[in-house]
Amino acid sequence: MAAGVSRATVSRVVNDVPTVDPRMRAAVERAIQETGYVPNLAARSLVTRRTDSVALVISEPPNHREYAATFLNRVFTDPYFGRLTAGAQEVLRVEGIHLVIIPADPPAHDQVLRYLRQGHVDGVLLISSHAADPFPGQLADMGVATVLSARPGRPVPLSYVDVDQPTGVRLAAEHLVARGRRRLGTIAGPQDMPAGQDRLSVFRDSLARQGLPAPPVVEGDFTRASGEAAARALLDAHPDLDGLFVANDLMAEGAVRALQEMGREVPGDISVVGFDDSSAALEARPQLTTVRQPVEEMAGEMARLLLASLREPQRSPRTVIFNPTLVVRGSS
Amino acid sequence: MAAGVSRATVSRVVNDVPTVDPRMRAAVERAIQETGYVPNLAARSLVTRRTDSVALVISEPPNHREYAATFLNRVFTDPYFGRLTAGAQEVLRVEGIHLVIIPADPPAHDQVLRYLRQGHVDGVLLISSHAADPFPGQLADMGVATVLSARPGRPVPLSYVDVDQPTGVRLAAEHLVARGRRRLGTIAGPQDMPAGQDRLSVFRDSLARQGLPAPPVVEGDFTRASGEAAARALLDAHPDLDGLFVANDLMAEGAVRALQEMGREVPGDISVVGFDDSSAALEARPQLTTVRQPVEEMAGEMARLLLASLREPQRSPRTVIFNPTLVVRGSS
DNA sequence: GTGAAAGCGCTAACAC
DNA sequence: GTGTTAGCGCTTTCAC
Repeated sequence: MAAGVSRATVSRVVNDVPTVDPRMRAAVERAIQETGYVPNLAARSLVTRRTDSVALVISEPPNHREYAATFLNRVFTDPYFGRLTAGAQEVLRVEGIHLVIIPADPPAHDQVLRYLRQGHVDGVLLISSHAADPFPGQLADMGVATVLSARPGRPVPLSYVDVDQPTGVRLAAEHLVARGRRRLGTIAGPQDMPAGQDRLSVFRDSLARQGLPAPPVVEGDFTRASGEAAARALLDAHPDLDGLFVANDLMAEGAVRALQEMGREVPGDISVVGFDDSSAALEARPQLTTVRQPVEEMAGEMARLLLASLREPQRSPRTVIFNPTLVVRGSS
Repeated sequence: MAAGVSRATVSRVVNDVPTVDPRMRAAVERAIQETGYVPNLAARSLVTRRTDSVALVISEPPNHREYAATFLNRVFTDPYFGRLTAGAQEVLRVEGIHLVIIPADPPAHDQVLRYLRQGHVDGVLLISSHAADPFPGQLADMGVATVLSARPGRPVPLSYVDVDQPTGVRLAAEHLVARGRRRLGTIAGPQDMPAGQDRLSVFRDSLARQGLPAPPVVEGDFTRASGEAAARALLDAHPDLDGLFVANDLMAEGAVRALQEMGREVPGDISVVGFDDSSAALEARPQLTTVRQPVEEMAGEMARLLLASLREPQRSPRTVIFNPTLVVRGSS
């Protein structure tokens, strides 16, 4: 071509095939520089059947429940997704794999499904938190390589990563009790999400096992505003509560704020323990005691699982569970 | 093929070409159903030279400044990006164009550039807020169809959308004065961003024009935490301030919180006006008086400008400026 | 180590 | 209205 060599040689140079004469390689590289040549991705992936990119899809199923904030506002307001992205990026980057983020709320569902199926990406990291979300099953049926960010609501033949929820919740419950709190309540996550369900049921069990009464519960939607409202409702109905387990940090931050506005001292009058250890835990005043999920590592593992299944398509799905830890700060 | 028709007819059916016998169309569609046929994107876009997808790239240039939070944490914590995405989605969706979101912090820059240039997407909506960001210029040089979300720091032959910053700032300044405030201060945005610069310089001018003294200034980085710290610094140095203009709502929310912790009543002792009218304005207590940017509409316009330049590649760059409005709430 | 040639799966121009 | 055919730009055997 421009460097006086064949199309095949150019291809070898571009793809770093070792068996190329160094001088020829140099000549080709210079020609590429000068002509501003850019390989055509479509042509390449037509033959290689790879795109070297994967999607991080954040799925929201058709609403069973009402949300105060829109889907995209929730996504771009919850530090959880940033941590997930960061963790995945880090391992994909070194492999030269591109990551694209695709929000998939109900009106976009079909379009996103088409996008993924068409082969724009080699695989998908799927954040799907609702038990009834059909997305994981659909991707599995279509044979799209997929790894989930948490135990799916219904069994699906896909790999997933999760935190050991029961252990995390127990850490929180035992900590509250160790602090001398006995009149405990909880702000639960949405009960149509496995994470929301687990954190509530295990908390109840933990208290029962320690001989404490069943806690009053108000359900939130994992947003700061819902945590605020829930804390108000809880304390209005049970003014004597002295400890609160909140299913995520964003709601816990809102709860602390509401408690203070109601004239309660945190942790003087009432202890609050959150879940996640997200940046919201550090923004709260006082900063939150919380159950830490190693989200970045979990996302990294998702990426690794996906890469492995890309390399070995027949590989059977696996599950990787991470250990949570308790981070004690000012709110308890 | 499976339906006993030619490859070309299948293509016509799949692409909704009108000149196909309805019976034949039905037969083909049935066969597609049964065989689970999925068109190969790479092959299609090799010939059409389109991918029917565009990228929303959020760029962060090499750091001049220190940030307390990581790039991805800032992105997934600032409601601004959610509104932008929502606005763009809405117009792209009806055109059948896919939107993928790509965060591009400095370590990812080259990789993202490669991604965009390879033709994974037909064009890009670029969020680049730093004056020194080389990204817009690079994309322009590479001939990648691009629309910017704000006036670029250096002139670049690309279309962009912006809000009329001076008008917005004046609305805020005049409102504070109309409220009887005379001892005004401001929390500015980063001074390496055009938006940060404009909002500060115009605020200064406005006060000067009204015969008020130059306001004390502390610079933040558009995060809630920085707004909090800035308010503390400002009030420590100037305890008599009775009005604050804050360059975005997130910082204003933090500022209000700090003021209250310092024992100031908002708006009793001091009025606060934000900028954006994001969800943060509604989360603050009291809710924020703020300058509203029609971000969703602006993003929609970005998408429209991009689609137009895709259809007509020679089209010259244009600029669309939106009008801000003042939304009066409890904080003033 | 390098070139020639086949072919990836599709669309579009052209005959029929 | 439908089939035939010629590429789109790359990678990859296969000779040399």
